[in-house]
Amino acid sequence: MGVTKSDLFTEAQNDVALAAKALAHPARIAIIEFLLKSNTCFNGDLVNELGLAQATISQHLHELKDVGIIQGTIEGTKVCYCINPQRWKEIQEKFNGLFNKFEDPSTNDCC
Amino acid sequence: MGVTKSDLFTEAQNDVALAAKALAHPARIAIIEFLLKSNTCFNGDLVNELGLAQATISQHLHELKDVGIIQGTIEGTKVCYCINPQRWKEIQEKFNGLFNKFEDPSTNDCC
DNA sequence: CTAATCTATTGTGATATTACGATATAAATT
DNA sequence: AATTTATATCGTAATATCACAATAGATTAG
Repeated sequence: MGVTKSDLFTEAQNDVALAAKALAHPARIAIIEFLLKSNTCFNGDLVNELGLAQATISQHLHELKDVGIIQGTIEGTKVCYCINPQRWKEIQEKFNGLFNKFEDPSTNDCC
Repeated sequence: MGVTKSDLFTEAQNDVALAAKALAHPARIAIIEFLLKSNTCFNGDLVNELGLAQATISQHLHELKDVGIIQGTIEGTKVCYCINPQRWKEIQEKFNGLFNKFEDPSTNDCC
């Protein structure tokens, strides 16, 4: 097999998992942090910054774009990338929705 | 290759990415949500709840345990699992640290 | 128009993930 | 002691991910 059985889960569960998957690589975390700091960047900036091959960076950017975390617009021969604010907040809220479900059980009925 | 170059990134970046990876599957989200609701559960409960094979659930539980999100204690022939509150909060804060770095650029210097 | 520059895509090899049946392990029951 | 019950581990097949060289595509510079 090797393929996730998405039909067994709710849309919300699949959605959070997809967002998490986008964040599940240190290079993509580094790209996002760079963007959060610099607002915008080009592929080439990241190649210098991260030390990965150009094709590899391009691949990671593609994955981030796929889930909507970043967007890119052509600027001459370059492509300018930035965070998509709406999507970023949306994902933040989804994670918060998950994390905030936790209530410290005053009665220690944990194992 | 096919292996992440962890040495290129900071410990913090690798750490968040690892936590995200643990959340990057809908079955593991479902397991966590089940635990957040029920406080504790057995492997068998999840097999009924999720409709995945026993071995598959066990594998997912192992991954969640590896990153410290859950813990399990033996109870006779069963194993009782629950969220690790400290680790859960720690991961929440790491995600918040990432998400809160974003400031809506009043000057729209995005692309 | 040609060359240079920058990014995306293609192809490929190495490794990781997902899923499950089969089997092993360990405790409780009879 | 033998059986039942519950979980973990092993083995394996299918698929996905990571990384990079090579190449293609598109725009600007000369």
